[in-house]
Amino acid sequence: MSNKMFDLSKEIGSFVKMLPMSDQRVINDIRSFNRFYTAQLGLLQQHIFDSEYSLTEVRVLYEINFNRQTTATGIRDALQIDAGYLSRILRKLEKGGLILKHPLPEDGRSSYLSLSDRGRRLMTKMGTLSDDQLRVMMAHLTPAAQETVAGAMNDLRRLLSAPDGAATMDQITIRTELLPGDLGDIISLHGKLYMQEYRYDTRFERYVMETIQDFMVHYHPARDRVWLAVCSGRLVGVVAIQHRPAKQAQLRWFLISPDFRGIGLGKALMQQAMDFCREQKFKKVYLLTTDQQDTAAALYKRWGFIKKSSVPATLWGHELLEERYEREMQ
Amino acid sequence: MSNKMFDLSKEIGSFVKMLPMSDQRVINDIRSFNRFYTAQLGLLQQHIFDSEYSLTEVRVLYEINFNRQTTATGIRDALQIDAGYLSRILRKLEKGGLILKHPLPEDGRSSYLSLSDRGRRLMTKMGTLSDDQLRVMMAHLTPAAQETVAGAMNDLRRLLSAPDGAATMDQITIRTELLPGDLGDIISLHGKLYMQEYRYDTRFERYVMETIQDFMVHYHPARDRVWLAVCSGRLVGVVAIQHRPAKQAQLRWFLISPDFRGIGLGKALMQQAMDFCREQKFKKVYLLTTDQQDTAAALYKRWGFIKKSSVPATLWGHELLEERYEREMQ
DNA sequence: CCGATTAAGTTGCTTATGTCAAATAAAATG
DNA sequence: CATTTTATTTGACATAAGCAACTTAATCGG
Repeated sequence: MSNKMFDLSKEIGSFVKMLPMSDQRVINDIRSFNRFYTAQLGLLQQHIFDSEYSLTEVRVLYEINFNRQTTATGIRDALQIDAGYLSRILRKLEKGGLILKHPLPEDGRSSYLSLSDRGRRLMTKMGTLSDDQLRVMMAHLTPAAQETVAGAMNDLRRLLSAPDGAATMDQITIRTELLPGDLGDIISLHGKLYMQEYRYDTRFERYVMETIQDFMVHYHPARDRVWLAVCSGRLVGVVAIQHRPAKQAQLRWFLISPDFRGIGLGKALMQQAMDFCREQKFKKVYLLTTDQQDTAAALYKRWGFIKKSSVPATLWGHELLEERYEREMQ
Repeated sequence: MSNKMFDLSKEIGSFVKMLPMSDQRVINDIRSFNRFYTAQLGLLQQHIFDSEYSLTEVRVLYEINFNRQTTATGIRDALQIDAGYLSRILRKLEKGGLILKHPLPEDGRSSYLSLSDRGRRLMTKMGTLSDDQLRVMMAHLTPAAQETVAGAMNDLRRLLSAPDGAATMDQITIRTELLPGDLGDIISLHGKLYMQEYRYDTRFERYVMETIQDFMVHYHPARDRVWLAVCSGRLVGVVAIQHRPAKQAQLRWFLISPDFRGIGLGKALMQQAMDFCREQKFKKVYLLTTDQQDTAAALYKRWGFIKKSSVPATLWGHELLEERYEREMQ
């Protein structure tokens, strides 16, 4: 495949010096994975493509099927193959009656490409064939292990595809049903993140555990609610509303995993929480935080929360200001 | 590549009917991952191999480097390439001074293959080259995200390489230091597994949380201990010893993730726990369980625990027998 | 509008990659 | 010792892929 457009090797010289060399372990893991998965893909592909079409030809077919209304250039960019080679592949596929060319009215040089009925049939046939192979491959794994496989693959695709490894909202589901494991995951997420970001130790995690206890003891299915943001089986964001005496409510455990920030997840969670508070006709919503969580504070303010108090305290081994924010619900 | 030895397609007919068709989601995830990773590997490989040696030639070199003292047949089996093609590759590599052939004294047809100094140098050069590429690839990811990538890859390799997806002990590390996130993970693991295996609901998870609270309240660094079995960043097994009045101790949270059972992990954990109890000179160790955890019970018995009581109770919404096992420490 | 330039796709030519079948030669078998 | 099997090699061939020159259509700058 031609390779003019994306020459990493030129960037290496300038980039690599900025990178930590300490991560050799990660690099080794990736290398052995790549070697392993090269073989794995080889095994799979042999069987799909004992048809009269080659791997590359099938990849072209996939591309045409996937992107409706693409041109030769689109495919060339997507699959990074030589234009001349592609031209011949397209001619072969057209001769074989798998694809159709629709000349562009606005550009006499290009044609839209689409699958013919026959092409579509071939794709589905190959699809089911390869699905069957994958089923054989997965047959000896427990359902839980299969979930792990799918989750790991989704993680990799997400992290390696976006240039900055950012997730998008459509990879995340938000649910309110509290399933076994969720309580522990909320505690764990807090423990890990606050350690990463504020150097809090296990004492903080214990504190979170106590608040969860408290929440569950007073739990009222209608008046309390937790929103859990989950991406490929992992908890990546939380928020909860806990009812309090006198038509008040407390917002708790608002937290988003760093790799999922800046994509509107915080907004989505907060939106649902606030909507819930309105529905429940809480008069006032409050939350407790510290002066160290400044980015969170900014977000609270944006959502109409106002700092009502700020008292010095020693919490979890840190000297800080314990702050209380409130918001009146019209 | 030739493909006579491993023809999955023949197995498909007989196997596939036994498999659940419901897992189409998993299959789809795998398919899109494969498409994605094919491209990814393509990108990487282009750059490594703009040397005068092809992908396959380099794979052969890897194989020779990796398996010291292999023959042509060994490589042929490992990489599944045509014998004739391989013969030519080997000749080219030998001419290029990268490999050496050492005729076998006991078999005049074959030779052991090994890398020459020059070959070794090339391998390390390509190794560092490809490492640099991987560094560039990972540069824009946060360290946490990089960990996720490595973890996901290790999971995949482990699950897809062993025929039954079984882990081996060397992929697991057991530690006793209690880090932030661990408490939550222990709770979560219990919640998820007991739901999967005994249909316990969140009430059980809350109970576990309370026991963890209790443990932490009375925590004594010398006399209490937790063993955490971790595989690619995920908690897969636990056991703990909690000191009790009168030189007694309680064994708690003994649990192993299903995919990690039957590989000696339970034994390893129990061994460490019992060694600890002996060191601490506890007179008696006890544990509480129910009649439903029968496989665990068998293991307890094997480790010298004896059932001392069995009383009917309603716990976490289930009618069961609450059982107490004890073991005298000589 | 026109010549120059750029972009999309095609074609001829070449090399690299891989396969198949037959040949060779050493080892194992009976 | 004849026969079969195994490991490797060789020859002939086919496919896959890349490069460069070319055609045709669009665009751009005056």
